[in-house]
Amino acid sequence: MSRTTPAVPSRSDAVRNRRLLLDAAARTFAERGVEVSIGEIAQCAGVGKGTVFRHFSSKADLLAAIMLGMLDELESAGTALLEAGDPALALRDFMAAGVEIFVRDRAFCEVVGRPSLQSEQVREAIHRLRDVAEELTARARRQGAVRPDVTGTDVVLLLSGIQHTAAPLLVTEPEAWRRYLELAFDGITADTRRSLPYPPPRRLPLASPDAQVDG
Amino acid sequence: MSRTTPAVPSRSDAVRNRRLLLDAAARTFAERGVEVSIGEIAQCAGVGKGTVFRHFSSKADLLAAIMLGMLDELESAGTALLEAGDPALALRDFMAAGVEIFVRDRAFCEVVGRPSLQSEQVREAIHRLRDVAEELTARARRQGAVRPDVTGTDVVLLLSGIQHTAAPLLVTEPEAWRRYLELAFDGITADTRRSLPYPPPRRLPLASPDAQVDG
Amino acid sequence: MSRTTPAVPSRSDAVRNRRLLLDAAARTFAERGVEVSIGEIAQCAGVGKGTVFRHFSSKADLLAAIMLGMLDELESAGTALLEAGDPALALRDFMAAGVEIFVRDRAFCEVVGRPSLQSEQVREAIHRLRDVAEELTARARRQGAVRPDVTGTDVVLLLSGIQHTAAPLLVTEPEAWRRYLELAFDGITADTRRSLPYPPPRRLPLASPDAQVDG
Amino acid sequence: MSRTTPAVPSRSDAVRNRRLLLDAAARTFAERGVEVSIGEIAQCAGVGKGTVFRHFSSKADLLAAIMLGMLDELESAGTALLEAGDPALALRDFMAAGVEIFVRDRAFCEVVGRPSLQSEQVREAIHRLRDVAEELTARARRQGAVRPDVTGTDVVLLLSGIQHTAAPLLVTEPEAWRRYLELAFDGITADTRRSLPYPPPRRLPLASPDAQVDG
DNA sequence: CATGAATGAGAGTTCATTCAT
DNA sequence: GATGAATGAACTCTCATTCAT
Repeated sequence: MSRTTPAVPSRSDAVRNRRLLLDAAARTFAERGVEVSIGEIAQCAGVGKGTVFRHFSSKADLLAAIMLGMLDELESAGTALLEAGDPALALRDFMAAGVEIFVRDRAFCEVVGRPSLQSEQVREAIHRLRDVAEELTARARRQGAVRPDVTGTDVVLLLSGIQHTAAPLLVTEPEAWRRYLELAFDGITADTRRSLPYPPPRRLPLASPDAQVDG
Repeated sequence: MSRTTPAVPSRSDAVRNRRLLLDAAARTFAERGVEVSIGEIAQCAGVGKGTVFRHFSSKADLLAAIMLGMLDELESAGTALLEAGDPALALRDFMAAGVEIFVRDRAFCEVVGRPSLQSEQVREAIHRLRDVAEELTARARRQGAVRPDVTGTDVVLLLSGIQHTAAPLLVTEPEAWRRYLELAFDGITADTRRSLPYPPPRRLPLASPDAQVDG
Repeated sequence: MSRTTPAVPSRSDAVRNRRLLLDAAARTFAERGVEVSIGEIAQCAGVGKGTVFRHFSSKADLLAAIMLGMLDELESAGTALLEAGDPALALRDFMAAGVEIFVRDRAFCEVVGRPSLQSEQVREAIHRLRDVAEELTARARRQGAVRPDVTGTDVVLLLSGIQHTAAPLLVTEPEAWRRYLELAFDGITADTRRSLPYPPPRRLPLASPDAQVDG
Repeated sequence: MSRTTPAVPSRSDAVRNRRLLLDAAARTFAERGVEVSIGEIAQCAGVGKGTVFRHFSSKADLLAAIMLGMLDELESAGTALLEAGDPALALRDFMAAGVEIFVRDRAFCEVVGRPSLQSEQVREAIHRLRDVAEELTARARRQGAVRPDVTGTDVVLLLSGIQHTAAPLLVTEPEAWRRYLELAFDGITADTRRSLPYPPPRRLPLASPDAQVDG
């Protein structure tokens, strides 16, 4: 996919530029989607176009780096919530944190939906996130707070689904996702004898034979 | 945006090519999203690039034609279900029909989710769809089968959300959306005194400051 | 240049269509230049695009046919004026007739200026026109009404020059060319001992190695 | 029409390429008219197609840059001639300079003659040129060296007319325009009581309802 | 290291011309 | 004979990526 993105640089200006770039890219992708050009991102970060490619060996790599940041952030939040007293509340807080991150970044969702854009690292981060979600869900499940056949994979998938449900409203009502989070949470905590009509997903398939991203 | 897309042609070869084109475009957009090039669609339909532009005066027009077909299909399904005996079941069937269309078609989701891709006609069709959804929801609501504060707009938004929830699984488990439809349905029919923490969306905002699709 | 444009057809509807086309093309070229598309001309003539190519085997041929019509018209006018009583007046009337024809048709000038657009037939017609102009000029010269070293070729060239001088004004002042015709005529009839600083053109070179017109 | 064409660059290679490009474009436009493609110009300059668009944000901008250069050159020549001792000679020299530029450049004529090709900047430059021509003409007029009703606008229009008169000859006789300049000059300096049969142009109409040039 | 100039593949779109109906 | 559908080369312009400065 890409040569290999250089690791985090050591020189202080390089570190600063990397930060600048990630922020600018996140903001720009968030506002306008994955189609914004590298040139715009560079300009928005106040650096030259070449600098983008020094730090990230392709547009796909830049996207992956942003994804990674967000996934890590959410994973940390989830890990912290494992310590929380109320498992059901912890699960709900985790989902709220996740949707909020997704909502902040429109590109995130586009990328999660497109396996072709994902790097190996992103896939690994998603799997780690799924593991944390599984632990949180298991705790709540054990308490009887969620349906017995709801899994951590379900929870992760729902994050993206909730964001997409609310997406068209977010321009005018940035908090509207809370409505759909509640609906979804009521769905997974519904006191119902019926189990769901389709079995829980076994795997979270993220690889794909699609063509490369080109821009 | 477009000069004016010629109406359905009368000559038999033209009719055939138009059909070929719509099918190829629907399939290609469905599989790979709105970014597929006109050239690929043409090739896939076995016609020359120019023929695409004879039938649809721009890429946006072609996309709109396909969207309109699907939206109309779903609207019809909804209208038919207004006659059904069981309002709750009718609503669920409508949602199933909707998600199934979304699932079939990746471009559909992109267009519905991205105002910048929408033509006026598409917006109108979405609004008509929302109206049908509202009627179906109202019937179920009157019966006490769904929460009092759930609206037709919620239902339409959920269609896309459910599809996105299941999206990563669809490659390996094409029916997985049924699981999340059930979850969502349980969410909107949950017997809960709490009303949702965020008020129902007033409007379905589909206009956008973005530039129109160009290619 | 072109296969061979079919001669004037015999069937009455074909004759009518040919007339319709020539008129529409002349009018359209005149108004908007040689860049108008064949499709527009066809539409403007109320016939199909195919019909244009039945009558004229290429766009260049259509242009040539129009040119020929105008050149013939002017040649006839010139021939008639050979009989006029006042040679100077006859020459001036000839020039007025010529400029008026040029002014009527913007494309005419573009074509006359671009040897690549000219067919053999057009070149021949221009040479015939030059011969008539030469006769008219010779008569006036013999009377002492024009400078001794002014030739028929000069006169023909001036027609196009006068038209171009006035061109930018013609939209708002369609008769403005009369001003520049007068200036030019005063120039060639000026009572001056000096002969012109550059000898009269020997030939009217109209062939060219330029690329073909394509449209 | 154009985003904004970047100013003259500072890096030496860019400066060189910009020069190469302007020269190639000027030469190519001059020889073959405004219809030459950007691709050809790029090839002719020995650079990639993209480089053209880096330096000039559209074809129209490139054309405008070249036109502006020539118009400024001529305006400067005119301004310098305002200091000349002999007003009539100065006017003639100005016209000679102008025709020479026109003769060198076929695109120049097309642009000046076709309002649809003009940018605002070009129109302004033409108006400045007209003002200089008016001063030169006024000086000559005050001396009685030119007809009382000949204006600077006439002079500017004549530049193009003279070029077009000589155009067909220029391939074989590149200096032939001097003949027609003399004729025209004798026309505007003719010692005649008659005023011209059509009043002087009030304005130099350069705006147009036509679409802008696109390529 | 940072820069932004250069590149060229590829996008959407137009249109003269051909040819099946 | 007339039509207009099909074609595909050509055009302008964009942008990820490379590389000289």
